[in-house]
Amino acid sequence: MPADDALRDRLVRVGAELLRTESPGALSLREIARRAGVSHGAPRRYFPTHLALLSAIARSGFADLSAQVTTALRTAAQDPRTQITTMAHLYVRFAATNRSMFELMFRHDLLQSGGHLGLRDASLPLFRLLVDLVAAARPAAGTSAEISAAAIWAALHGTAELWNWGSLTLAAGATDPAPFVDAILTAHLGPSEHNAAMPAPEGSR
Amino acid sequence: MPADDALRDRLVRVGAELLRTESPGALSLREIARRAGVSHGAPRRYFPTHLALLSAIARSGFADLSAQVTTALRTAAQDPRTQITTMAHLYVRFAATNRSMFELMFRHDLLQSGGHLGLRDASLPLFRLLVDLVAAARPAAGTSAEISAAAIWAALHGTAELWNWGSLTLAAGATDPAPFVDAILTAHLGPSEHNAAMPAPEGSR
DNA sequence: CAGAGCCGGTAGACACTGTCTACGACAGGT
DNA sequence: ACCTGTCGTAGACAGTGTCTACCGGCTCTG
Repeated sequence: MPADDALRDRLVRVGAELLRTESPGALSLREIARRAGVSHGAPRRYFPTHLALLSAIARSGFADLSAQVTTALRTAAQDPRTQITTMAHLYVRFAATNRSMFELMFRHDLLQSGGHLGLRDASLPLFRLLVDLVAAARPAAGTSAEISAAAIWAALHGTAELWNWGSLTLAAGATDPAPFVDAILTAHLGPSEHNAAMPAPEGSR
Repeated sequence: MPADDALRDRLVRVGAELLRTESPGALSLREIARRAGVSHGAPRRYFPTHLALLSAIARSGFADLSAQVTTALRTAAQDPRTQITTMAHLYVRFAATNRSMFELMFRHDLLQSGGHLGLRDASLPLFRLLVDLVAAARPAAGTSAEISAAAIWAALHGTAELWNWGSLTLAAGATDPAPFVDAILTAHLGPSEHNAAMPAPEGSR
């Protein structure tokens, strides 16, 4: 029932909402409970610890990203190379748009704390999707698709992080992370015939 | 005088030492003061706030990394391509060896908090060195050396992070981040005649 | 229908944190 | 001797995460 466990979802939503304006450090247990209109002991009924609540919030971030990716892939062209392109740009743009959420999603202590609150399984479907796309884009490559996909993901992730704290702007004078994304993809997959990075004057059909 | 401001250095050393075994979350102001044998108010004489102390500790991490890089480059071969290779491997290995320190060094709130405790200036010399090496390695390239160096740095950083929380092992079954580093460098700079990372089965030419 | 039990949330305590302020040695200079 | 500045101590305060006792309603059962 959606009405049941309503507070659980409300707490997660309040936390995600809070992340739109505040840094992850502002996500204290008591503050979330306060904004949800309950006492500070109420969250404990659903989350055994503070980290578990943060983990659930981060999980909702992964769900959001996954939803954005699937809808973007549905409206995009079908060939895997451009699908990878849209997915890559979406990843970096998501990181730049939802900075605090992105930061929370990849916090080490949330990821590697064993048990069910680990976030690895939340990020793994996205990686699997990338692996499949990479395998489809270059069917007979030397290295395995997993290795290539992991390398692409690492490069994208590093670009997103460096972009987020302004190092790319400061060091390389870049005003947009998109060229870096395109450079990564061409380096690993070869050039794409339809470069999807810039607002393509040609409507994809 | 070195004897003067002795407590300042001691606090930083204690914090760095603590990071060898504990996570950055264990670096509380009072715990550091406790281990340094002073009261909890003493650090305030040298660091106006907790973040300032953490910043100084992270700075010492950058100093450590820089020292390792310079000594490694001195004993390495002279041509810039292999110097970049040693520097890249050292970066990822440093991240894997000093996980907590690496995590602290790239914390967003430490980096972008304006003022003198920003860490950007601590990481910038290393980036400048990489830019120079890249410029020397490929004197007449299409893109600027800054852009290439930033792309390489982003890829290396992403690899270091993904490796650190085990995603590369789990997703791609890798047991060593070194092949990823080599793949990054060959993708951006072309193959190196003497591959220093793995015993390459096929000599690249 | 009455009572028992549980479910979901409240309220208070505890140890701990970062920050602030007042205070206390203790040195050197005039 | 006295003042003055430095360096560190000690205590207070608000805020945090966790734990425990409690309690109002609800449902299920006899």
